[in-house]
Amino acid sequence: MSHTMSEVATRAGVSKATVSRVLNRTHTIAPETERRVLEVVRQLKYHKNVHARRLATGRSDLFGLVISEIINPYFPELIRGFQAEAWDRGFDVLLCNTEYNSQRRVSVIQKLIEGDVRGVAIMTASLDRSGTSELTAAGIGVVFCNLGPAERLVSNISIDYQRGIAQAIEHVVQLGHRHAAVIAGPEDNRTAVIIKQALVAGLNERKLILSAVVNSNYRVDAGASAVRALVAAPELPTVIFCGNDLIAMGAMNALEEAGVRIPEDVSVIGIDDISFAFLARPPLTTIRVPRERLGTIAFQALDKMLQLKRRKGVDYYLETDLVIRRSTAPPRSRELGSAGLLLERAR
Amino acid sequence: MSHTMSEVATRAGVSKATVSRVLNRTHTIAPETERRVLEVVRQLKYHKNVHARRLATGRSDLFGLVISEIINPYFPELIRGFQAEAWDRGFDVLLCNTEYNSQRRVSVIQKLIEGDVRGVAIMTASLDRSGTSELTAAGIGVVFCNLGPAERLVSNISIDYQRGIAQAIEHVVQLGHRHAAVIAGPEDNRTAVIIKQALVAGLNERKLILSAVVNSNYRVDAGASAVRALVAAPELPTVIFCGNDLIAMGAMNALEEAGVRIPEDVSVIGIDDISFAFLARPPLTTIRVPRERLGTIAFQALDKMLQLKRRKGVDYYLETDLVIRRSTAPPRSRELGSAGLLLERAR
DNA sequence: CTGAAAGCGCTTACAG
DNA sequence: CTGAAAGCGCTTACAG
Repeated sequence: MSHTMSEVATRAGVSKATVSRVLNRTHTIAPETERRVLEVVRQLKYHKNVHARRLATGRSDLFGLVISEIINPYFPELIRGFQAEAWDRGFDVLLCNTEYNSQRRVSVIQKLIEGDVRGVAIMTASLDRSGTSELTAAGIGVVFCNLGPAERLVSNISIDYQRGIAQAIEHVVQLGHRHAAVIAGPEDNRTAVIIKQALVAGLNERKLILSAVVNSNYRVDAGASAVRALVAAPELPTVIFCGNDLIAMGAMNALEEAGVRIPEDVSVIGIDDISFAFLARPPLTTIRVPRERLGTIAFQALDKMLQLKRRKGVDYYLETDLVIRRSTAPPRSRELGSAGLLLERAR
Repeated sequence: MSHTMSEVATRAGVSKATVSRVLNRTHTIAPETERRVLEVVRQLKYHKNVHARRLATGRSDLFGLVISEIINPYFPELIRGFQAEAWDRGFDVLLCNTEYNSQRRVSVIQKLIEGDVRGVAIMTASLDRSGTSELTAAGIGVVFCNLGPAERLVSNISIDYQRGIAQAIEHVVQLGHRHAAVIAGPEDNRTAVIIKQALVAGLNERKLILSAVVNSNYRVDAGASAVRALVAAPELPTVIFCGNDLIAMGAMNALEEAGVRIPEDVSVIGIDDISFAFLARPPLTTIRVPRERLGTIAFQALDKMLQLKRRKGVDYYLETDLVIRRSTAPPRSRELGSAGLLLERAR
C-alpha cells in the first residue's frame, strides 16, 4: 500500500540516498533535483517510515513519561508541559501509566527499553530507584520527582512544598486559627510523607494545636471518610490541611453533609491547585504546584543530562505558592476558640 | 550500551533465528536450548529492539488516538478505555493532540502515517474526512465520533444524545418547568451542533418556552459569560441546558455571583458527566456520555474493521443517560412561572 | 528442532 | 552535488 524511498528514487531518477537527503534537508541539493524529488513525493503521498529511520540512525528520538493514571487530574498539565517541550525539540514521547499495578510497572519499564527511549521522566511516586535500575543499566537517563539526590544518569526535581506550606500556615495564623488537623496522603507514597512531615513540623513550629493527623489515599472518597472521623471527635479543628486537592474536595463534601459550614465553621486547604479547585464550592484555597512547569523541567533535565559527557544527573527545585480562595476565613470567634465552636454547634 | 540479538546468539551458542524464536515463543524449541538462551538473555539484561522488530515484521502493532487537548476533562476516561483495550490485545497506542491548532493537525496526521499505525481513532471534532483522507489513502483505518455513515476504511460511533436529552427534558417537565434556555457549544463543532439541534427540537416538542439559545465555546469562562447575558435579560428561564459540563459549571458560577440560587431559582443541566460534575455545588445533573466505553468501542471498531476482507467500516451507537443530581429541582412556583420569579427577585 | 540467508526501509560514511 | 554500498537489529520462508 505505502511506498518506499526506493520507489521515489526510481521515479525521480535519483538514488535513494538523494531522496533521503532532500527529505531530511541535511545536505545541499541541486535545486532541480530537489524539485523533482519533492514532486514525486507529493504525487505518491510518500511518507518515510519512522521505524526504519530509527533503526538506521541508531539515535533514538523518543522520551518516556511515566505517570500513575491518566484519570488523575494531577497529570494532564504535566503531560502537556513535557510533550510540548519534547515536540519543540523534535522528539516524541511515549506515555505510560502504571495504574498502580505492579505487573504494569514491570511491563512499562520493558516497553520503554524496547522502545529505545533516550530518557524517561518518572512522575509517579510508585516507582523508585529499584524499579528503574534496569533503565539506567541500559544507559537510559531518568528524572524523578521528590526522590533523593542526583547521580549518574538520574536527575531529580524536588518540589519545595515547604515554601507553600509555610505561606499557608502563616495565612491561617493571621486569620486567627489555633486548632488544626491534617489529612495526609497514603503512607507508602514518598511525596505524601514529605508533605505530611512538612505540614506537621510547620504547624508545631507555629504552635498550633494539632488535634488529628490521619492518613488517607489521595482519592475524593478517602477525604470524605477521613472527615467523618474528625467530625465524630469531641472537638473540631478550625482548619483542615489536606494532602492534595482531591482529599480536600472530598473533605468539603463530607463537612457539608455533616452540616459544618466552610469557611465559617472550618477552613479547608488543599495542595496542587488542580484545574477544578477553583470550581469547588467554596473555591478551594490551595498550595499550587506548577505542574506544566514540572513537565517542562523534567524534559529539560533529561535533555541536558544526556548531553553531559559523564551523564551526571542534576538537582532541580520547583517552588510552590499559596493560592488564597474562599475556603479559608477567620475562625468563628477568636475569643471562643474551638471550645466555643463546640458550644455553638450544641445549640 | 545495549546488546543485540546476535550477541545473545553467540553467547548461547545458537543462531539469532533461534533466539528470536525463543523470545517470541513462535516455534517449539528444545528445552535445553531454550534454557540456555533465556539464561543469557537474563545475564545480559537483553531487550529486543522494537523498531527493528517492526521493520522486520512489516505488520504494525500500533494504533493512534487523536484528541484535541489532554487537559480537557472529557478525554481521560476515553484514553484509558482505548489504551486498556489496545494493551490487552498486545497493541500499543500513539496518543496525539491537536491543541486546536491547524499546524498540529497536519503534523499529527503525518506522525501517524510515518509511525505506520494500523488504525486511528479520531476523537476530536476538529478533524473530519478531509483532514484524514491521507490516512485512508495510506490504507490506515479510521474511526470517528459523530461523523456521517461508515464507508471503506472508516467507521463511526454515533453518540445517541437524543436519548439522554429526552430523559432530561422529561425530567424538567415533570418538575414543572416551562421556561428554558440553551447554552450550546461552538458553532464550528459538529458534535456541539448536533446537541444543540437535539436540545431545541426536544424542547419545542414538549412545548417549553425557549427564551434563549446562545453559543459558547466549551470552556468554563464561556459558560459564565453566556449566563451574564441571560441574567441581564428581562426574564430568566427556570432551567438552563448546557452543551457540556464545563459550560454548566461556568454557568453555575456566574449564576451564583449574580445572586441566583441553584436549583431554587434556576435549574442547570450539563452533558458528559465529567468526573468533577458530582463535586460541583450543587452536584450537577447531567447527561452521561460513557467515555471509557467510547474508548473501548473505538478500539474494537478499528480492530474489527481491519480484519474484514473489504475493510468495510461499521456504524456503532453509544447510549447516553440522564444522571439526576441536585442542580435540578422544581421551579420556584408552578403557579407564578417565570414572571413570578421576576417579581420575587424585584422585591 | 535449528541454521544460513535474504529482506524490512531507511541513513551515512566513503568516493567521486 | 550525487551514488553505490554497507549496515541498523530484527523476522521468516526455505532447507535440512
